[in-house]
Amino acid sequence: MKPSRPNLSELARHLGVSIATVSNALSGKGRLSPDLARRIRDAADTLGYVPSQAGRALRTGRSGVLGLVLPDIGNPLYPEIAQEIERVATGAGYGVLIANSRDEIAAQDKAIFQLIERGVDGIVIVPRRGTKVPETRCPIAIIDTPTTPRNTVSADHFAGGAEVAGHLAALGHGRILLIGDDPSSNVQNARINGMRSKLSGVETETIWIVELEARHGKGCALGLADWRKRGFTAFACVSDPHALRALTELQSAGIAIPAEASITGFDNLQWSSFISPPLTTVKMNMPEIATLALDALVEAIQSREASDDTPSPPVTARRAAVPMELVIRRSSGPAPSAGFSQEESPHA
Amino acid sequence: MKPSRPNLSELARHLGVSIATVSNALSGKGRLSPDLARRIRDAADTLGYVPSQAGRALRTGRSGVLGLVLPDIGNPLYPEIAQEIERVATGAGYGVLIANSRDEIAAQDKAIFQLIERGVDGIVIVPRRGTKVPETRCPIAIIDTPTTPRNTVSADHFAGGAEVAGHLAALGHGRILLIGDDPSSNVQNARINGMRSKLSGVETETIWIVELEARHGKGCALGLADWRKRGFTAFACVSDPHALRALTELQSAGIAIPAEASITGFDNLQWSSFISPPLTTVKMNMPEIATLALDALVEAIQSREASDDTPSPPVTARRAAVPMELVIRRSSGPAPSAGFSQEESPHA
DNA sequence: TCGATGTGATTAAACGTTTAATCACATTAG
DNA sequence: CTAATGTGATTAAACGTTTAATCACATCGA
Repeated sequence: MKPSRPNLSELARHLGVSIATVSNALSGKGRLSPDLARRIRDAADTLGYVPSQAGRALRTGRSGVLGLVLPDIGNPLYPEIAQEIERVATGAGYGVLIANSRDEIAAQDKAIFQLIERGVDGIVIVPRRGTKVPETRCPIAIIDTPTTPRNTVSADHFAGGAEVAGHLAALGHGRILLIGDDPSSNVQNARINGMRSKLSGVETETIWIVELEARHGKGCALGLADWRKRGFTAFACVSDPHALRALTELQSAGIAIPAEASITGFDNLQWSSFISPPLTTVKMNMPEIATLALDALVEAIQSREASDDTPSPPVTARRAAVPMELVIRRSSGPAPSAGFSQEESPHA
Repeated sequence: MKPSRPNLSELARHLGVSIATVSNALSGKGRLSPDLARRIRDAADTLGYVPSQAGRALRTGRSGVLGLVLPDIGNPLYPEIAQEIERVATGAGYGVLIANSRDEIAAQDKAIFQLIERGVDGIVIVPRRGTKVPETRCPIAIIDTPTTPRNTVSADHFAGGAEVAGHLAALGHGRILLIGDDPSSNVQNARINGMRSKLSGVETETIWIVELEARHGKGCALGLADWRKRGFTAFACVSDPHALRALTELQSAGIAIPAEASITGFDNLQWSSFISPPLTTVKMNMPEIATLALDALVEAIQSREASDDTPSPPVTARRAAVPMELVIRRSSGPAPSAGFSQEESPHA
């Protein structure tokens, strides 16, 4: 009638030993005879003992919970991050408390402090583009770009950009349009700069979607058919959704992909392999990034004195930049032959 | 040198009153003089007092944390759910602990019990298609379909299906292909059945993508151009990603959308309004669903005796089915005129 | 004046865990 | 035989909060 949840003292009473002995047996810390230890562990199993997080947290000052701050959970990129963080954290015995900074400037800091008030032991944050992460006594792992000030670990966006650009250059594209969304994003700039680094012999232009939309309204056409007429045969986008936007815009203008134009994206979102043609993209190694970030964070947590009141030093991982992988699919192909695109080439 | 975090006793000592008085002043529960109460609250503010969740949880048996179980955080639909749940929960003073059932059968139950071990006060779950949610003493709000056994609240998928089907029928489409992914999904079946309910005078066929892929491999072509040749002019998909797959497949086969074929989806994912043509889709009212689910869950939590050991009764919301909204964009249009599609019509 | 009632605050216990300090006892060295 | 050492277990305090029970004191009716 009341087997709801046995606690240490109930276990101890049931076995006729002291509470401390039971605690020691289960944690393997104190000194006690091997056979009593086994008996205690067995009893704990059969009685279904599960330690109270609250009691433990109160005593140890550690909650066993990490916070995860994402700029916008609705953004299709972040779920994959969340998924991997959750997986690795669970494996390390931590729970994950989520917080959404809703892409607002103030909300990010508020989210951080709310998590701290809830007693998280550490925080993983993917910062809103270009914002500063406050210094706190709670260790914070930052996932942004390798050049971001207190960055812990991130994908090597620059190298990823270089790789996809090299791919397009090797296909013979002589005019390439780089399509970004927001120039204030560290990640997007790294990707664009990486692409440019491999396109010294190629004519490139860059457009930023937020600027276009500021002039022509949200969801406006990007005018890619015009760029195609001016001889741009490859459209390298900074993220898969933008690549999708470019791809459908060109397709519905009657331009065949990849015969007449190549398109590439970033992030390898779930649907990118199911569309027609499947999208060439650059993939982050999220499992690796999550592992590195959490390893570093957990170490920072453990090496911290509970009474320490100074701000936590930056959390640094064994490796700061994780290589990205180019995934070549059918949305990118050889540049149209000169004869084919002859009359479309610019007069300049 | 040690203002790290004042607690109740430090506050009490600083003010020269007892701990209980401080606690009462901050919670507004006991009896005490209004002016002392104010003095205490002021001091708490200026000293930056923040209550220890651990201490409170230990004493009250309530953690102030809810669990959220999602079948697959990587799925582009769930983030919007997570976002709204997090928003409403935060507003109600709860934190949200995430758990991923990774779309595996066993993982869902494991995730639930892990959350319970972590001491969550309640759980919101979006069940994996067709699975049973275990009965526990911890209240669980279920978001699936109105006909799912212990469902708390959900979108009215059936009515949504009816609406989009009515839209296509009104446009004059006489042959409509319904495209689902997995016939074991409650949600998808409700949407398909809803669509069929409005298409009694229309010829319909249904294909399930998992069955196609079981035969032809993941990411295989859906063969929609063939269906178009057989006179099917509208393709009603059970979710936006499938609509995207259909749209790009038809476009790259040279079929113009919406002139020669109409396409509709479900869920109004972020990119659905940015592609060309923008996608006609059916949108859930996630803010409303999250609010109803959490209101019901919080009430179930509060009406529960801590010592109660019986399984929690089903959590029911004020309203079980929340209407969906048809969002008409340019991917759906009038059925092609008979003259236009004449030679393509079937010989039967 | 005495008991009854009310007000404003305090005392003390309890939640479940961890862990330093201690203890009882046996074994061994000197 | 005594003291030192070691072993295996216990005692007790502490983490920070909530809350029932209690207390000191004043007010009031009779």
